[in-house]
Amino acid sequence: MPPKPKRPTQEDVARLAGVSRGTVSLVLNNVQSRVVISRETRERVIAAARELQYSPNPVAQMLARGTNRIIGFFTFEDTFPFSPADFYYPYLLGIQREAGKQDYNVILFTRNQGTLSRRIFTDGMNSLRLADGVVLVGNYPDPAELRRLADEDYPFVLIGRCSLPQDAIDTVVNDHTPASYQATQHLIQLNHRRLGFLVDDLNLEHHQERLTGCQRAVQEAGNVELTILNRHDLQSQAHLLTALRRNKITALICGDRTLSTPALRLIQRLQLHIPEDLSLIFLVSSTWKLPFANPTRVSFNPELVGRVAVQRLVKRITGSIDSYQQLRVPCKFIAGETTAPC
Amino acid sequence: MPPKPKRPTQEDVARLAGVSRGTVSLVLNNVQSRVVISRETRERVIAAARELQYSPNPVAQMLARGTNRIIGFFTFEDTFPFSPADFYYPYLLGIQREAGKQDYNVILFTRNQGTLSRRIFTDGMNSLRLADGVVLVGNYPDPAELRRLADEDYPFVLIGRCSLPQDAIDTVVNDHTPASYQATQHLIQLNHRRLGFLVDDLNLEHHQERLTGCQRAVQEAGNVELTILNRHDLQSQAHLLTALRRNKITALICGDRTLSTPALRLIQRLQLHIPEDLSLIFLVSSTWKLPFANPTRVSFNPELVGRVAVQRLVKRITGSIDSYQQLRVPCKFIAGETTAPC
DNA sequence: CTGAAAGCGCTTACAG
DNA sequence: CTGAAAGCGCTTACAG
Repeated sequence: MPPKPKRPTQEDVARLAGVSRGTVSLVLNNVQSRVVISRETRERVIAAARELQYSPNPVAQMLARGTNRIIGFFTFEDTFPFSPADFYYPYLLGIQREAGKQDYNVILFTRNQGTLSRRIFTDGMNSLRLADGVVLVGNYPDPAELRRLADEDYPFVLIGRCSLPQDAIDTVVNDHTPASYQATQHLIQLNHRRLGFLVDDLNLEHHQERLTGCQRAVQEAGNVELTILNRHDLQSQAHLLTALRRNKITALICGDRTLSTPALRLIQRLQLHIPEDLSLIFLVSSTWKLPFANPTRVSFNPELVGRVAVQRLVKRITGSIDSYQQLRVPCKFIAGETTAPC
Repeated sequence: MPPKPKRPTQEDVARLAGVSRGTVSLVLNNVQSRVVISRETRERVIAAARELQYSPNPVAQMLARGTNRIIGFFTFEDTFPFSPADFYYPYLLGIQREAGKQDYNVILFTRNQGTLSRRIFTDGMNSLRLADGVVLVGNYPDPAELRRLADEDYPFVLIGRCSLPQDAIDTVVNDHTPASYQATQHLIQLNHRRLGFLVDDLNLEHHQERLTGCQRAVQEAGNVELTILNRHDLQSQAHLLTALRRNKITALICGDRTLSTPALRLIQRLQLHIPEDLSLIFLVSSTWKLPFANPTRVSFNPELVGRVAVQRLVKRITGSIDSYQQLRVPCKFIAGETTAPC
């Protein structure tokens, strides 16, 4: 028996239609060169293709054309995108939508998992080349890999922060500043004048950004006081109470994810009612874990981040830009039920 | 200036190492043919590749090898997978994981959206050929497209039901029978003896399956009575009350998604307390919309479905099977708080 | 052990 | 208007 019932090729179509392979290509791709092909020939070719149930081999097309119309999606995390599924999925959503709009397919690089930690270069070889370019995701990834990628002139956009200079590669990041600014304005409009800002590690960029947004709103208002609280103020109920009383704080802004749970626990023990006794704003992610149905908060816009990343990547692939930059997608402020007038 | 700083090819590596292109290929792919290549040559080639920052062009490899190690994911729904995001995403999760395990990449066919409704064949051409095979998702898709695909011997597995004979193509479906059986047993153990089963359209396979599972449990028990209620019994509070009273129903099994909301509304108006006055089981999906935190219910296992689909697809691609079948992945029964002892 | 050559299935100037 | 031919960058028998 025959080993494989091979698919018909351009050659077969050409033979059946009685033309050359080049002609088949021109007709089926509807090429509008200066060359004109008679309607009759055209129809003969199309009929032959249909009769043979011919479809072109996209791999051969890609090789000949030198472009694949594929955008890659790669994450540095150990397990592929979806272990913290809810985290990566919304990015993919945006990536996929924008890719479709720009007429690209999307490839998920799932091969070679589990062996080494996820790296782009294995044995020194770029494993991403099937895609015309790639969207990378993961915070503070290996700078060496990024550098090598840039070195090779392989088009990529990183979603997240990295340690390379901002004009060396394209990145898309969540911009926490505007939403933090709005959040603080929201409190001020509610007549709060003494605010606490809860944060521990100001070396983290996004912590710093949140603080900056708040400070800006505070400065604009003029008569508002902002006190920074940190881990030490959460050592005990007494510590927290002292910090709040001493500064007469009526509203607390949580700018550090690791502190939100401990802070909430103490607040509960102190029998403080939210928002009557204290207004609370969460600038942090994963607010769905909070014991409030609708906290006043800030939320990411990962779908938009994904879209922006793809838009940038496509420009890079087509060579229509030559500088690199950090693109900032603003987070959204959402007024909820953990804030009330002072 | 040069148009494009072209990437180094095998040719470049061969020249630098002073060997032929074939040798480069053998070395870099670590081929263990009967041919042995001296360690020295080997190292020379590897060094040359490293120096040039060479990585092979996967497109050329695919063309030469005739296999792509790519699995496709395609959905028949208008917008790509993710409009009803929560619906398709869990399948993709399983697909992606299993693909990685089997050393395949995954491609999302996002091109050519928005123009026509999503079809596999455009202008009679199979748009999926970049993948070695594809996982299709969508209930009751166009049989003509499936038939053509099968006709072409293109490997695919459909997640969902279709109208083609079960031995004509590979499908993976949610099996509702065992979980419905368990759900009914659960009620019987709680001492319920008169059960209502809410369903409208028994022509839908999964409705029928649910009923079958229940009936099986009822028959085994012997002393239990099962009454089927339908849309007519939900016309008004009075209708429902009559149906429940006449049959002395103490537990209601909802086997039809479209009826769950209307039924619940009537139950509320009748001031029936759940589960004290009436036990309730939901065999339907999207139970997260219900006004119960933890309803007694049945849930899909979409990740497993995705995995099973890929496992089957890989076997089909590699040609290690020659028959077609419907694979059934059992749904899970989850005892919650809408059922109580009778 | 190594190299020359054919082949994978297309696209695209180029000559007629 | 059409066809012959080179080229895309690999892999893999096959001859030496």
